[in-house]
Amino acid sequence: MGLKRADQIAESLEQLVFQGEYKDGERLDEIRLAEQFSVSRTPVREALQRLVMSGMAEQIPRRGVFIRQPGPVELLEMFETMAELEAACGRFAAARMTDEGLERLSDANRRCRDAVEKEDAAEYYHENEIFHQEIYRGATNSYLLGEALRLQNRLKPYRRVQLRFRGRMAQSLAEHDEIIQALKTGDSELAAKLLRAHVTVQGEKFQQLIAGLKN
Amino acid sequence: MGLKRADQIAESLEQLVFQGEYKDGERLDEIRLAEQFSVSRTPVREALQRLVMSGMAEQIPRRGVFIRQPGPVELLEMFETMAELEAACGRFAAARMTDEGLERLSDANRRCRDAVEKEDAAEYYHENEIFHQEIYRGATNSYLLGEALRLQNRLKPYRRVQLRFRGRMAQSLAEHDEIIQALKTGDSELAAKLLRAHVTVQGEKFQQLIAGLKN
DNA sequence: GTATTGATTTTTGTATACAAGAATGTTGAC
DNA sequence: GTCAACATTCTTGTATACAAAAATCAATAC
Repeated sequence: MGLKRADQIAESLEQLVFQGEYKDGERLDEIRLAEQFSVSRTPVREALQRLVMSGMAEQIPRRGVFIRQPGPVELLEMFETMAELEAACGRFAAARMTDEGLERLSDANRRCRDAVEKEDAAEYYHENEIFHQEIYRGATNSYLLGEALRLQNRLKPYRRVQLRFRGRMAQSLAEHDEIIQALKTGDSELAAKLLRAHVTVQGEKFQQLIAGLKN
Repeated sequence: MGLKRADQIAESLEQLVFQGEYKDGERLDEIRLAEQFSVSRTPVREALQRLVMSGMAEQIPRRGVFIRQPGPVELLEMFETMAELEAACGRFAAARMTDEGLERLSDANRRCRDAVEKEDAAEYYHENEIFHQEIYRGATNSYLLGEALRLQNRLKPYRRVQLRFRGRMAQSLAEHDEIIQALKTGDSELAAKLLRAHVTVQGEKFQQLIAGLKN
């Protein structure tokens, strides 16, 4: 498992962008970053390339790379896409999930419930992530799994914000139960529909998302 | 538009991989490629990074990058995912597509029909691509559009193979008509279902896909 | 004061040099 | 002949050097 220096830098940068360390449109200075990481420009440039590929930054030739924090519209679009990906996963999972997979899903949901009772938002956040990943896995489609994980990771910081709002955790948990039920009975259409609704951002959730953006 | 040398190399490499110039597992030699493109290792390495990011190659640290031609299973998974992405686009497009968009879609389909009558597979292939892209655009979701285009591009070489089989073009065209109808009447569920079925690979199509792989 | 042109400085992109790990080949023991 | 230990060669990853484009600044014209 040999990690290159560039890999670590890429991860660090990703974290920094997620933490909102950089404003939208800000230029990422190769030389400055190289100094900060005590490394030459080469691995920094490699890391920047990745940020660009993953859509977190934009590269303008001969000008540099500029970070792109998604605005409300793009965020909505990403959540909308995530909802469809999850619906797709649910559709397949309902037909393909094994008993073991369903067991792991129920376990994850149990841990979600524990977190809600303890009012531990951080833990709920984490277990909720696992719950959804179990469904991605249940779809039995490595490519779709990868795409779902990728977007889930990208949306991570924004989901975190949302969960802080009152009642979200309890409601989310109730929806989980319905989803598990649909998957257990093998109802593809229902599973897809429930997951789409579960992830879709609209109405009150939309307001919360936008509000979270400004902080 | 300032294209870097590395960008051109990345494109060329992508083309070469698409054309099956490299076998699965083959190592991409930086030095050899640098010589071939009459350039230093630096831009070659940048291009290789992209191949890895786009999933067309795998990087093993300190060992090099090896191209990964998808096998039957992964190909099926990608087509399955494409079907779901198209279904999602169709779902949104049915609700959001403008009259202009519908007009462009009909135009594209007309050109598809012309191609079928001329039995011009290459032209059908091209116009069919545009037809689908019109639907992606109709979804009015830039992020989803980007994802759809990305996977469509990745699957391009395999779709090409499929169209060579007898009757595929005519059947595909008939399905287009149904899809247009669903989009015009704004039936999201039907549009999603039709597009999913249109893109899904199974039964005879599966055999054709596998057969095409071996040549 | 503003704008424009040209010189100067930065910054990106590419080439080359160097360091370290991996692969390969050779020698010697058995 | 097989295997193991070592030396050699190759290849990747990083650092540095250089070229060219862009940004910045200064001087001049108006």
